[in-house]
Amino acid sequence: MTRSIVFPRAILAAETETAARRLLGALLVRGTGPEARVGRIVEVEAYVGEDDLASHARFGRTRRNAVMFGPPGVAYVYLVYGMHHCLNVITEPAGRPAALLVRAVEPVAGVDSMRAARIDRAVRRAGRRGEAAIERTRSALAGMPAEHLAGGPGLVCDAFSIDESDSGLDLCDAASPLRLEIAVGDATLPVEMGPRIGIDYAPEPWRSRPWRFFVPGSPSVSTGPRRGPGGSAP
DNA sequence: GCAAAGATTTGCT
DNA sequence: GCAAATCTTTGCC
Repeated sequence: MTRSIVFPRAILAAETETAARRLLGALLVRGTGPEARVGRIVEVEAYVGEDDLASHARFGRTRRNAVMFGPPGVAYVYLVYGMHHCLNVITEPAGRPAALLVRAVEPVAGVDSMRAARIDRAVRRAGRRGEAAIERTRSALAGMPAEHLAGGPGLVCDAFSIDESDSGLDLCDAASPLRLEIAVGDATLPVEMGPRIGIDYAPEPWRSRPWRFFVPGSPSVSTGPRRGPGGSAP
């Protein structure tokens, strides 16, 4: 039985780059009891301030990104490319728009539920291409290693059944259906940095800022569009 | 009001 | 290696 210790909001209230290092290794949790889905965060990306021309906050405060301007510890979920969801954790004090995009998670518990959730959404998408496509999708996910089930920002949301309705949830509230917890007994984690992925639209110097943080060696770490050679296994 | 693009993933050439 | 899928938000007329 794992003791649940809610993730301290104070850590997220700090500078986003500092918060990123502390968020790595933390647990993302959906639900309670034996049914709970739990994953260890191994990859995040920082989006900091209105100056950051890769961030949604670059347009100023809008209806979609309003939560980014709110207090730290809150979830910001949005839809990208019309089909995938992305989960962010708000950082820094209210008034300053900043967040950490959760790019990859290493499953710890509730793996069967995660797999079922992945299949549920994947099958829904494959449905339009016919029965054969559905069967291929189902079979591919049934045989997928657990560590790859949430190895990407859209996949994290699929595995944890996250969508826009979760946006605004307080992830630092022990009573929240979706929340963050401290991993007990986790020693200091090695952390590597690199440029953010999928933001080629942003001009320099934002495009090259090393604001992607990940745990080297984790089999769950993504490398962006299409798993590249030499990416997942450093 | 309409056109364009996106913090992605998957499948096919 | 490239393009499709798919729909909300943003930007410009």
